Amino acid sequence: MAYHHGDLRVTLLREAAKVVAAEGPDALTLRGLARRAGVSHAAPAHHFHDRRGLLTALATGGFRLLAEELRSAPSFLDAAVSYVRFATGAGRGYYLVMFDATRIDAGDVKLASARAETDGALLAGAVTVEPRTPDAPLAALALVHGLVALHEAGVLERRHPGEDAAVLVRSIAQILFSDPANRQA
Amino acid sequence: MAYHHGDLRVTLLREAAKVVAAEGPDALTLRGLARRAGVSHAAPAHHFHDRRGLLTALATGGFRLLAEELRSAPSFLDAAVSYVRFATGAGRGYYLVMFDATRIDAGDVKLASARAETDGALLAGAVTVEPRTPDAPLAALALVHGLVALHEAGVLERRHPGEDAAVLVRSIAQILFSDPANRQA
DNA sequence: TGTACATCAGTGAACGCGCGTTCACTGATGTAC
DNA sequence: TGTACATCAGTGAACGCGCGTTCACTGATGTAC
Repeated sequence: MAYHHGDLRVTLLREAAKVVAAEGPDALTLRGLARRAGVSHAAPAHHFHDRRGLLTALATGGFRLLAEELRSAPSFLDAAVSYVRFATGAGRGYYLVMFDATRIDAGDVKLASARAETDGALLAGAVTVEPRTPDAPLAALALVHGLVALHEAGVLERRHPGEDAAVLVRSIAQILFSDPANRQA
Repeated sequence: MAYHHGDLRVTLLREAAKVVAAEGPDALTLRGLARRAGVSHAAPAHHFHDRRGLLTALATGGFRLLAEELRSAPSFLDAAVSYVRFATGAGRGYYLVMFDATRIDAGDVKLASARAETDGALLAGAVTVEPRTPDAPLAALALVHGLVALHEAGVLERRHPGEDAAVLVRSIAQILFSDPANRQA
């Protein structure tokens, strides 16, 4: 076994996302993560300083990934779908931590900039939406975020068994908003 | 000091809600709670069996309180406001735990019935809403729940500084839904 | 091409901590007769 | 009115656990000359 892992930081973050997705943020420990990566238990602290630093880095990575997703969506409705799909699918381990104010360091500079990136990407789509009231973008955000939260809490599964959250969001958003970029569809 | 506390179970739940509101669910420990209540550290286990039992009982109490609030709201819009006010105000310590599937025992009977009570109360208002599409109640639920989550995450404060979440929900819900019971207002 | 050296990544032992849980117990309360 | 007894509520000592964090260290890597 090589003394230097080579890509430990990236590996740790990827494993962390898996752990969080599978067992929740509480189950994420520096020691457990080290075990998964096959590395000494003190190694993670080397990269993230402490547990809070790890979670903050995880959230930061999540915001970047989500921003990427949102930017590649051609319309607001598609962005909403991407958002929900990210949060409930591949990005779940990140998302579960991204808005958890008690566990991450809100003052972190990289986190703030990554979050701003995501906010911008989401807002860019939401402002084009009808009705064009000042609070409509916020309503749109509350809607997608809320839908994800309901999915996470099992409410969606209880009320709409077998349905895909990402599909649901489209039909719901369509009730509430008309999206100019989607008009021809 | 009397050997018997007399009302320990109730006291513990009330203190638990305070702790959760102030420091988050992770900060809630059986031992800490016992300390707050001025009681031996093993006493809480007597009432709630274990930590998960305590959190489940806390969530159950929260659903009951919320259902009460919702039932006394004269219209859907008022119910939405009550919901957000509960979740961000006096009921915050409960709410933070009520939808936390990783921390409570989803199979608990009392929890399920209390939750059903709340669902019923919320739905009763939401079905009267326009547009009367099948998914509109879900959209309404996602909206209020999402708004609370955004408030919790600090997004609301960042985007609408100084504004009251409970007031915001009214104006947002008004954009999206028209409420027959509120038509004369 | 070789060497010296600074820097960086990861190690492993050690620490103290607060926690959840168990358990035999004791004090208080209420009920039956 | 008194007594016996069951039941319930809370005690306190003990256990083992995994954790985060610190620290002096060593192995590897890259860079300057």
